[in-house]
Amino acid sequence: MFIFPLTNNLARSHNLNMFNSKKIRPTSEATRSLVLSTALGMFRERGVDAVTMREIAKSAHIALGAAYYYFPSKEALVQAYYDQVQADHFARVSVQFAEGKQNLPERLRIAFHSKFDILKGDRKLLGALFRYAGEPKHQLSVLGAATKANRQQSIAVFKLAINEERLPEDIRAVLPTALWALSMGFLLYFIYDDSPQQERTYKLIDGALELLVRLLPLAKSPLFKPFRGSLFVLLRDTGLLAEPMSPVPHSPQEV
Amino acid sequence: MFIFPLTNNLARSHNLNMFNSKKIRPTSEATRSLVLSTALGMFRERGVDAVTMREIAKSAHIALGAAYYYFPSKEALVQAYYDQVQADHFARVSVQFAEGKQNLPERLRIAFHSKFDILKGDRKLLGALFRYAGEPKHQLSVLGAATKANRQQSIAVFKLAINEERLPEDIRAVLPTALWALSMGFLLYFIYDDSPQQERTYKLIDGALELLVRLLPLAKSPLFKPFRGSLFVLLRDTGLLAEPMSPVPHSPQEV
DNA sequence: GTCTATACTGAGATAGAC
DNA sequence: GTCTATCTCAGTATAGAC
Repeated sequence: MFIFPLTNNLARSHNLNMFNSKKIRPTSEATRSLVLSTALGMFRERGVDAVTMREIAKSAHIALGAAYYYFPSKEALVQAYYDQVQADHFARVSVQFAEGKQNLPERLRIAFHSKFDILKGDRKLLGALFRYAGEPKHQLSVLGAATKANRQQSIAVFKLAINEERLPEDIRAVLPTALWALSMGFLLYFIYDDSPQQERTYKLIDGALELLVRLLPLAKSPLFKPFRGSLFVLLRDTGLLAEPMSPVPHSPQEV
Repeated sequence: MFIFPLTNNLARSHNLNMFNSKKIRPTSEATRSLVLSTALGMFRERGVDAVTMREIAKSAHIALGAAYYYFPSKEALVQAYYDQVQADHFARVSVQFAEGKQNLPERLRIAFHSKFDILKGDRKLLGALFRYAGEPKHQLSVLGAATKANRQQSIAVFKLAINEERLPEDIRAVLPTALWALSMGFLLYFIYDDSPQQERTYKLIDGALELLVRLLPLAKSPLFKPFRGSLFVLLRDTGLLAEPMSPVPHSPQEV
């Protein structure tokens, strides 16, 4: 189900190198992976809040302090999970886009579906992702400065999706971030979606994408040029163009 | 600045009724208000996380147990604050709408501006509001079942705003919830907006509303009827029409 | 039902020894 | 890097005053 490059328990016993090194203890990376995979397994089963750091440590056969050595907080574990999700997402999408010449609807469908295919079964995990969404200064705010790189990678997937498409420059500049915002909305819906296999989320995605694709030619038409102009200026001046919730750019023209 | 019906410290000493009742202790409601206003004052100054329940109790000259008697958690205090904000918002808007015959742009402007006028200065408080946004079951989730009444009241303001407007039924059904969702987006932007007096948030609001008002006639035109139809069906089938993140309605037709 | 006083539990997080 | 001991604080419990 998951293709994360997680080092699992087994890796510990494979850590003796062939030159008979003195190192019997697992390497740092292996311990980190062990903590992470142990935690995620428990989170998936029981939810983030129900699992304590002490239980994670005990289950991974390490001390509490060791767990905190790698992950400064419980939410950091969730963040690390989401980092992996995004790396996986980008990889999957890249592979599929490289394969064939899909048209825009297909590429959008791939971009969105593959994301939620990865997330499937992890709804209990994802709630914690939004915990600090309302706190700009927090390290783990989904919208904060500290997670900017993460966000850029997520947006990059949508850049790939529309890359081949013939689009006016302003739409090209806005669309990836807009699609990212849309995907965050879908993610929230997904978390709240208790239909079997989250089929309602897929219905929402497909319906929204179909509308988008139908509306796009209209948006491109000259009739809408003035609207696009106003929208573009607004997004630029409020800093929403580059970054969803960016700090103030000192001069609006720079953006 | 705030017109909340908060009973403040002074109320305690006014609690002797004129028939020389034995009651010298403050009434229940007064204590509740005391706890709340004390907490909010501290939250505004230092942020929610930096203030402990024990400090709140001490500052209000009350035992810890008394604080918990009225508010089961620290976040519940924030929730109570937001309840007041919404009551205040509804009241202000009602008064202004009753006064004159504003047109739609004016009414929308009033609805949105007055909300953020109320919130001004409380950005540190609002972050905690989103803390459980990703946890459907949580009592204090902004999108959860437990806060539905709250949400309905918030949406009611936007119903008032578009009430007088001549609109197709489908748009009338969708618009209040859509405006509420928009306002939540503005709220997030507001929290992240460190421009002086949050002028960028107002710029965003005014720009977005201007676009909306310009687009509305287009959306009403027959050209867009099929799009509106698809959108309406989609929102209905995904339960987004009535409630932003509702639980599954057992039959889609009921919604 | 409203409130005080105090003690206790659980868990996130940290310090410092090794 | 890893462990043990410790800290802090939210939240609970309890027993009793009025």
